[in-house]
Amino acid sequence: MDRRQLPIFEIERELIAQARAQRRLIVRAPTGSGKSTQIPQMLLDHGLLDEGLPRASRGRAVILQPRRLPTRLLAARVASERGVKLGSEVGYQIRFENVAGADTRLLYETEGVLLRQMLSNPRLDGVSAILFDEFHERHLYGDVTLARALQLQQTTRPDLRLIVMSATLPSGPLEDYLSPCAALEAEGRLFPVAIEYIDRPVDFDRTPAWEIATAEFERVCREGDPGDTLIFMPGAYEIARTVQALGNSAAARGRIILPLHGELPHADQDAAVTGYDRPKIIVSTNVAESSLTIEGVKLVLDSGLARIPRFDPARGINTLLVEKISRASADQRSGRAGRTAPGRGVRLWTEREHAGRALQEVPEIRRLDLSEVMLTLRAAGAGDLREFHWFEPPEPRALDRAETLLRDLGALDAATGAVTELGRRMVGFPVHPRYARMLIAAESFGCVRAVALIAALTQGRSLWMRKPDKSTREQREEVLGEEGASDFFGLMRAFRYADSHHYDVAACHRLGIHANTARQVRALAGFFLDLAEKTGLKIEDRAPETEAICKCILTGFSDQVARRVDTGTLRCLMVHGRKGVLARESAVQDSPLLVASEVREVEGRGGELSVILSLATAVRPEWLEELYPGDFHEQVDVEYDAAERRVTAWRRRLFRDLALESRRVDPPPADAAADILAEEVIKENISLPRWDETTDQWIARVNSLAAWCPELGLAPYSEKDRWLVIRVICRGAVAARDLKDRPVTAAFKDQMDPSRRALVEKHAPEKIELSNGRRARLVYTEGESPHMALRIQDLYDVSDSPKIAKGRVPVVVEILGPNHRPVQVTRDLAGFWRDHYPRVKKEMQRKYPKHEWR
DNA sequence: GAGCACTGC
Repeated sequence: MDRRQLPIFEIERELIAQARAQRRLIVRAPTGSGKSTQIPQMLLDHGLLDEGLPRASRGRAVILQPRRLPTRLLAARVASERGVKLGSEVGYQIRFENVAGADTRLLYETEGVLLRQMLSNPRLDGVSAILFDEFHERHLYGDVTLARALQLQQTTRPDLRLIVMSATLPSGPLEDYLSPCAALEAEGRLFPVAIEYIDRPVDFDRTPAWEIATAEFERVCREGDPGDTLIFMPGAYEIARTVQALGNSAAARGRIILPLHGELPHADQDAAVTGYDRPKIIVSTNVAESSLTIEGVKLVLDSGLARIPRFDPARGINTLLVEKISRASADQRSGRAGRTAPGRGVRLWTEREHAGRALQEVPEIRRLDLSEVMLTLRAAGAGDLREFHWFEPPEPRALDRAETLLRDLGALDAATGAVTELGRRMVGFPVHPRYARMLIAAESFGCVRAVALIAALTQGRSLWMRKPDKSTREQREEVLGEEGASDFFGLMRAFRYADSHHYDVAACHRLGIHANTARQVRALAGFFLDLAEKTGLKIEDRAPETEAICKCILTGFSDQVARRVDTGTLRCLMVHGRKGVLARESAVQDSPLLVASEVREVEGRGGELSVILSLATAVRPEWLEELYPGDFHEQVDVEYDAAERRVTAWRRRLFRDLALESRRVDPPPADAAADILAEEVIKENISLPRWDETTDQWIARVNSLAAWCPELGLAPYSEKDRWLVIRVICRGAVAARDLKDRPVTAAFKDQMDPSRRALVEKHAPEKIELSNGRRARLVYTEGESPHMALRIQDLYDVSDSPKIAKGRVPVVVEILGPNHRPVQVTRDLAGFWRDHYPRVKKEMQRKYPKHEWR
């Protein structure tokens, strides 16, 4: 096909005109428009790359790609279109591959490569234009390089041309960001895809996604052959279940069913992408959304779910939870059915729910750990990232978290926040700052070689195949052994095994080792070691001590130190009050103290979340004392043990906020013990057996009298006063049973000074003497008059209600019949005798003739 | 089923 028929040529003239007039350009064009291969050539062929440069000097265009493979493929295609050798006029650069020369005019490279180049060539000399391809994917480095390029354009490089190319990004925000700029659009070469939704919402917790997917596939099949089918699921487990469900379905008979996800060996991934003589069903994760293209797909079935990685800056841990994908992502997925012919997209959610979904995915800059990018940008001279001109600014908390970590690692000055000498050396290593710090520390621990390997082992996928079967596990143990102070040691042994077996796939497979990953680890480890050597780190000749390596790991992750809650459990407490569970497969099973190099929250069955600590290394408390002597302190914690029903005290030694050892202090400190028992009494977890009616009455008497006669200056008991008295009662006690015989009412009385106590006894007495010589008990209730209850016969000769509180408060009399049942309640006894007694007497006399009736 | 998407230097 003549490349001039590509849709992008429809806008060539305008594009060149705008590129001449403007330094910033947006080009929106979908897949298949030819933008990635043709626009760079247009710039070159129209002389735009040399414009404004001195005679005979030549500028180059850098075309940024998010992924390595397409970078190489695009460069190869453009080179062949131009009939030049790859690496001459057209070249590419990705990690470990630099196929470009001084005369390269069109340089395809990954976003991360440019960011590193910004460190060594801060003005980007020689670069006339940067093209940001697939910018809508919003990868971290894409956002970062664009922001930094704009900053350069506004300062030292006003001549730099920036062209942002995207497929689907909505217009508006990007124009505002790049303003002043021009925006152009071109058509794509995709076929229409008919979208269908299910009618009724489905709860995937009750009816799993694989069942719905299978049912929908069967439904589509009833309408005719759907052709090659691509099904999107969030992860490997869901994929396995879907494959299983389809295998049991008659509709899928005669079709090849293939899983596809990143953990699969290369051969299996290739199997999913190749064509067969039979129709196929691919069940895939997000790899098939943009990284891998499967030709000939006619039907896409989309669960609408994906596992999305995030960094939680509040807790400083990574999460990987199943989330609903955005509308843009759903369109991208269904678009996979329209690459070669019109297709069909079936979505396992309702149209109504679709309307409520997010327009775009949250960009990486808003959900990933920023410490590495922060250090690189700061070292490249980008200044304060809070002031940086972001397309979308990162969360302030994420910046804070990154800055804190960099200060803790010593990369930023604790006081000024400037990049330290150590920080500058760390930037030299293209790894997370934790590993960069470890590499530098490794020199003094004499283990640079080992740490270079460790750093390499943590990049990309794990060397271990996931969920090995029993025989694989046994083979592993037999060949590699299982001894381990660190999970890294297991990985290192696996790597050495793979290396000594020349990365033989079968030999590695026997032990459940990814041979290809091991090969990449070797390249990386060698690369890190070269860098270490160039930086001037002394590389040891002898094998390092295990302990040195463990200590070195600790320097990178001292904020992820964890302690077992108890022996025999995997549950751990971490510094900063976090909790987690040690990975079951970890080799560090016996050490009570460990450091986790990976902390990740994942979602289990029924949406249950758990924080898994992996890549663990055993730690001895002495190492912490040696490396962080200032981060220790001791404290005595006094607490109530509900099971023992007693106060216990522990002397604890803490590393930061994590208790490393606890020793019981017996007896516990008396004051604190009394306080805690008193609190438990207030909370009614412990009772005071001798707290009785007289106690409550005493409190009611004092409080009532304080209200009736304020001039006496009595204070009513507040919550706090009671607490104080209870505390006195508890003094010297450590267990609930010590309180059994402690007097309570007396304690309340003793707490009051004698003159006041006498006032209470006088004006709010417990008992009152009546005019007929009898003594009656008074019952006090706060806010009410006191009561007394007496039989009529006991009230003879008491002509009127008695009064207390200096005669201000009449006692309410509950008059009882001979059967002790109330006859009348009155605060006016005189009125009773006069108005009611004659009638009462008549009635009662009949019922109780033997009693005295006056 | 105790639990792991995808990139990139």
